[in-house]
Amino acid sequence: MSKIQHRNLYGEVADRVRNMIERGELASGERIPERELCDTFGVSRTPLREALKVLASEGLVELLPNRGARVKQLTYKMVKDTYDLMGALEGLSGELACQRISDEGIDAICALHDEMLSFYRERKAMEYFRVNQQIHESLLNASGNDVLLEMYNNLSQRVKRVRYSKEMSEDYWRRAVEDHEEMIVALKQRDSKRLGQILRDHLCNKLEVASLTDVIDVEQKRSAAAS
Amino acid sequence: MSKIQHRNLYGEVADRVRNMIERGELASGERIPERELCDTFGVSRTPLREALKVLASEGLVELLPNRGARVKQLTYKMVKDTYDLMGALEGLSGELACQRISDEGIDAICALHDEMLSFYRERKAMEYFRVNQQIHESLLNASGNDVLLEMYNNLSQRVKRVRYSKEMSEDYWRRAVEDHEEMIVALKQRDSKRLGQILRDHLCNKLEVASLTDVIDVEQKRSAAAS
DNA sequence: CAAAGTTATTATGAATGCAAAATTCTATTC
DNA sequence: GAATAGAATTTTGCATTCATAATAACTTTG
Repeated sequence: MSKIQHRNLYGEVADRVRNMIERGELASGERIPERELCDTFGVSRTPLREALKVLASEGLVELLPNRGARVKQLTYKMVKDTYDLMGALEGLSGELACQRISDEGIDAICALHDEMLSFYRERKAMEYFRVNQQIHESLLNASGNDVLLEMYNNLSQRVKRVRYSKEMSEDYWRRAVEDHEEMIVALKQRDSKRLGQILRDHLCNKLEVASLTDVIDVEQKRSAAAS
Repeated sequence: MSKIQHRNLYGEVADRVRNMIERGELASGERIPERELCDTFGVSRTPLREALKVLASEGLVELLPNRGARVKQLTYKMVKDTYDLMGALEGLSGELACQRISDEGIDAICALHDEMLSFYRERKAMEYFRVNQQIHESLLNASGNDVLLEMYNNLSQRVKRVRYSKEMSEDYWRRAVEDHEEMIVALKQRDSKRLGQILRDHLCNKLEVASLTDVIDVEQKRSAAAS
């Protein structure tokens, strides 16, 4: 399912700006200089402004009338709210996946799970994360709910830029793995209610945010000083 | 909390087009004639095109490269998916509301509930719907999760145009009211898990869709014939 | 008369232009 | 020297223009 290459300029520009925000090349709260970006992209203002409007409706950018665009500030509350929401969506994905996933799909996720476990035992955090994410994505896809997928991707995009700086305690990690063990059991039994419950309460959605407090505070201070 | 009047033309236009889609003045799948709409609104193409891009990212409109904008077709599956999602969001709103709502807030919802009950007894469907909606909105607001509210409103907007043609069976209505009775009990006890569960399973999210099958089929046939 | 090719028309995508608002810079006053 | 008023500059919002792609109309040909 490769994406249709949009040859539309505004779509291309939107992607680029999304990436810049994600990587922090445009910092939170920072003004987005229209003219300047146009020059770097080599496009006129029209497609850039269209892109900014789209990004605003995606929640990445804020448009102040007659005062230009800013990268939307991520407050602690906003990130927390987003994670709560993503938890609910993952819960739904689990419920639906239980009902719709094929036996082969379950096998595939079990394989990913085993892979993740071995990375856990070897304390390979990066690899663990990658596979962990794959598992959650697999459930999302198996849910067969396209609107759900779209919403989840949007929410995920909004908080991507803070996710990098995550620190993980040993205790948190252990409990996350325990959650995953339970998830696999529920999935094999196709116990949708149970899998939904586990995913909604899954540690990722709760503790991860707690560890971000200072990161976001720092970010806010920096941009406050800049203004 | 009155909305800030955006003096931006594109925002105004987006609102107008949203309304037109909601009311069916622009039918599902229908081409959106740029020039024509510009004339009726008395604006140039720039703000209209900006608005269309926003509406596309809201999922109301589809933009085909070099082939203009169309009102997004609502398939049965899409509406079903959306309702499933809204159910999950309402569930979360209930969980959060239980934790955050004030005692006065609970009283207010109980009052709405009683009002709704009396409309049910008198079989006043329109009034029942209005109050019913108020209850769910109250929970959404009491959740204190702004991102949740934003997402819910977006989803709700997407399916608004089919909601009107809802037919309600006596049996469905009775069970919906029973759900609401249970909701009130859970809310008073601040039993967040329970309220969440009820809301997720609430009939509105499931049966309402079933009764829409033919409506959407008709709509699809009509627009298929037009194309 | 139907089908395919060609031209004419229209619609879309993007750049440019222009007026109004906002910001910055300068100068004047206390 | 700080504060305010005013001019100059920049930025924003929208309209207009222009090139290109898509569609419709019209031939032409089998």
